[in-house]
Order: sequence, then C-alpha cells, then structure tokens
Amino acid sequence: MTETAVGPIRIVLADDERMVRTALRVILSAEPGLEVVGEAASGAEAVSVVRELRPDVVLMDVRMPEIDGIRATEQILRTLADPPRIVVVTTFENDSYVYEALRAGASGFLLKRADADSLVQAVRLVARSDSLLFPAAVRALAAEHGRAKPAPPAWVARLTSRESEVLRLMAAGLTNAEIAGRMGVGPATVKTHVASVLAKTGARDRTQAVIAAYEAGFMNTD
Amino acid sequence: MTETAVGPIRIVLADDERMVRTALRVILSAEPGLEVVGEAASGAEAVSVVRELRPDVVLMDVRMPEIDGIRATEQILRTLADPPRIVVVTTFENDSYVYEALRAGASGFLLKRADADSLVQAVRLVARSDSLLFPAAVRALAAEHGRAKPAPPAWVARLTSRESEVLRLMAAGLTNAEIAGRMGVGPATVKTHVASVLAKTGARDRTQAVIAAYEAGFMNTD
DNA sequence: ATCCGGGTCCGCCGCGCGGGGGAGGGGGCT
DNA sequence: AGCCCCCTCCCCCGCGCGGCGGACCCGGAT
Repeated sequence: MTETAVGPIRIVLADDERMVRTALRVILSAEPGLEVVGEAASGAEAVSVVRELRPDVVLMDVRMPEIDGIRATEQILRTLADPPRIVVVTTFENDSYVYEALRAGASGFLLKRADADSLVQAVRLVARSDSLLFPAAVRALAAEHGRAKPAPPAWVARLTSRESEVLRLMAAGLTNAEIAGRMGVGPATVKTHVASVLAKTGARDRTQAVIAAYEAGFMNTD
Repeated sequence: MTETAVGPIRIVLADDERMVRTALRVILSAEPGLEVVGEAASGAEAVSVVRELRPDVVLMDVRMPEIDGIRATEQILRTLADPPRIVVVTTFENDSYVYEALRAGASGFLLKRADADSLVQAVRLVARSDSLLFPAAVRALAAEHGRAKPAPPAWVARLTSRESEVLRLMAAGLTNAEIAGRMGVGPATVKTHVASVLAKTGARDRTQAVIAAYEAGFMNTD
C-alpha cells in the first residue's frame, strides 16, 4: 500500500551469470511498475550496490563468488535500516541453502525455471508484504533448525569405528553381554571398548556416555 | 502458464464467518481473471464443495466448526487427484497451526489483515505455481518438526513429582548418592524412587530409563 | 473408620559394571 | 626393522546398582 503509490518497484539483480541477469532484466523491465535499477555479479558487489541504490527488492542468487547469497543477505539485512525484501534464487528447491536463507531473513524463493508471470508476481507480492507467504513461525522454525545442530563435539571424531558401534548399542540400552552377542565378539572385548568410550567421552559410567551420545546428536547420525 | 489461457482462476472460500467470506468475495470478484465459484462455512462443507466444484484455489480458514481447516486441507489433498492449491488464512502469523498447515500441504498463508492487492496477487501466484514461495525443503522442515514431537509417552504423566525429579537427575548423569545429596534425602529413598521410575518406564536399568527420558523429549521440558 | 498411594527410610543379596593390569595379533607408518 | 594403533581376550577386585522385603507417616478417597 505504501510503495504502490510512490512509484515503480525498484529491483536489483545479483547473479554471477550474465545471461541470467539479462533474462531477468528483460522479463522484469517489460512489466509496468517494475524497474531494474542495478545489477551485481558477486555477493560483495550486491551488498555495495544495494547499499547505494536502496532498491525495494533484490533477486539474489545463492551461489556466487566472494560472498555467497546467504551472507550477502545477512549483511544487507543487518546493516541497512529499512532494508529491501530479498528473494533468493535457487536451482533446486530442496537446496540445503533454503534453511540458511530463511534464517538469514529472505522473504521468498524463486526457482530458476520459474515462468515469467510467476517471477513478476512474486516480485510484486514480496515488495508489498514481507511476511505474507512466509509467516514468522516458518522463520522461527528455520532458526530453530539451524541452532539445533551447532556443535558435534570433538570426541565424536576420535572414536574408532568399533567404539562408535559399541556406543550406539550402549545408547540403545544393551548390556555388555548383549552388545557382545550382537557384535559377535567376547564380553571382555566389549568391556575394553566401553572403557575407551568412557575415557574419550569423559563419562564416568555408561549412563553418562549415553547422555553424551544424545547431547552430541550422535543418535541422529543414522 | 497453463491455466491462464484456459480461463479464470476458480476460487472456493471456506470460513465460518459470513462477513469474512463476503469481504473476500467482493475483493476477488472485482478482479479480472478471478472467479469465486463457491463458499463453505465449515471444514466438512469445504471438502464436499471442493470435491464438487474442483476449483483452482481454496482460501481456507484454520478455525472452523466440525473439521478444522488443517484436516480439511489434508482430506482434500489426500483424496483428490489434481487437487487445488490451498491457501490457509490465519489471524496471527505465529499461529501454531502454521506448522500443521505446512505439513498438510498448504501452498501459502494469508493474514486476515492483508490488504486487497496482496490477497489478489497471492491467489494469482499460488494458482500458477505451488512451490514457488514454499520450497519442498521448507515443507520437509515442517514435517520433521511435526513428527519430532508426536508422542509424549503415557508413562510421563504417571510419574510422581518426586520421580520426575529423580529421573531428571538420573538423566543428568548423577549416581544415586549424588541425587540423594542434591535432593536432601537419604540414598535409600532415591533407590526407591529409581525403582519406581524403572517400573513405570519399563526400563531394565538406569541407562534405559535415561534413554526413555530422552526419547520422550523429557529433557526438553525445562 | 478403613484403605490406599505417595514419600520417606532401612536392611540384605547378587550381579553387572568399571578400574587395573596383562597379552597376543594385525595393519599402517616411518 | 621398528613403532603405534586397533581389535581381541583374559584375570581380579571393588562398588554402584537393582531386586527383595519390611517399616513408618501422612493425606485423600471410600
């Protein structure tokens, strides 16, 4: 409502491939009310161009030299007052960057294979309302997802394959004898491995070792 | 691209408040290329109306009598071949229903306070491309979030306050003696509680009890 | 009034577990 | 050839733990 009256939607394109930028420019410029005011071929350039031109919308590729689209998005949203809406452009919709982009504050996503009309309307929609199709709840969800897996503790990598196996079975609630049976080795061997696991995890007993495994997200690594 | 040529976008409104339906109808009908073909005042009605009219887009309120919007969405997407895009209408954007709606397969969200232009463009956009602003990755994220906390097992509620306390300390890696000290009771008392916890959790030893606590999300309940 | 369940304690017993040490074999690195 | 790590297995010892039975107090339900 606010920007519709004051003039056209001002757009900056950030993509390292010239052809992509040209294609987008052609599509968007043909549309009344849309104006492509600048381009950038890298993340760093995107940040400075946006800082200078203050567009309403940025179409940001994820894979770019110097700084990728995610960090460029972060920098723009963090450093600018009244920042533009940022639409992230990806090739694959199950791209892992999607999470990070959401967390970084992207307002929308576009697939590179999207047709012209979708592109135009996505830009229009995003320029008007940031949270229309991306509720705060979704963003919170992404944030949660991100900070849920921060630290795979150092000791995980130090476990030998056998020790990992033993820890996994410990964390399944098996006794040493059961683990021995399951692994086809003697109980004494299992005890040795358990002792190593306790030492490496800094655990006092098997219970603490299991706790460490869970806290480390060790059980999710299936 | 496909539907634009073959005719107007056919819309069904599902909301238990007549005023909301009327308002939406007025806004959408005034727009060229959009046509409101039907209305429903409940989730159940929405399912049958959609099944009969086969619209392109459904605007679905979450809170409705009989069947809520979420389950109506599920039913529609599950039972119909070539189902319509469903846009969920919520009052608050951090509504917890957002997760479930995403998991149910909703293509977009609208706030009831959205302005007319946003509404129209959201409908247009969603009619054209389902996954444009909701990548598969986001949907997967919601699904993961959903099945992460489905079952707070029955035994959790059956624990007495003292037993919960003991289990929490067990899951912190403390020995019975340490728990006794921390709780200001005798070691024998702790042993009694531990025995109760083991019985209720179906655990064989404290390790399995701790596992049960983690699996039940018992440790997140801080 | 009785009963029941939660919380608090106490003993005894057996066993799985953890700590310590030793020993042999295989594979990789130098 | 050495060396070291990993895997394998053995002994003994001590203790925390889990299973059993019994006891008391108290508050609420019957």
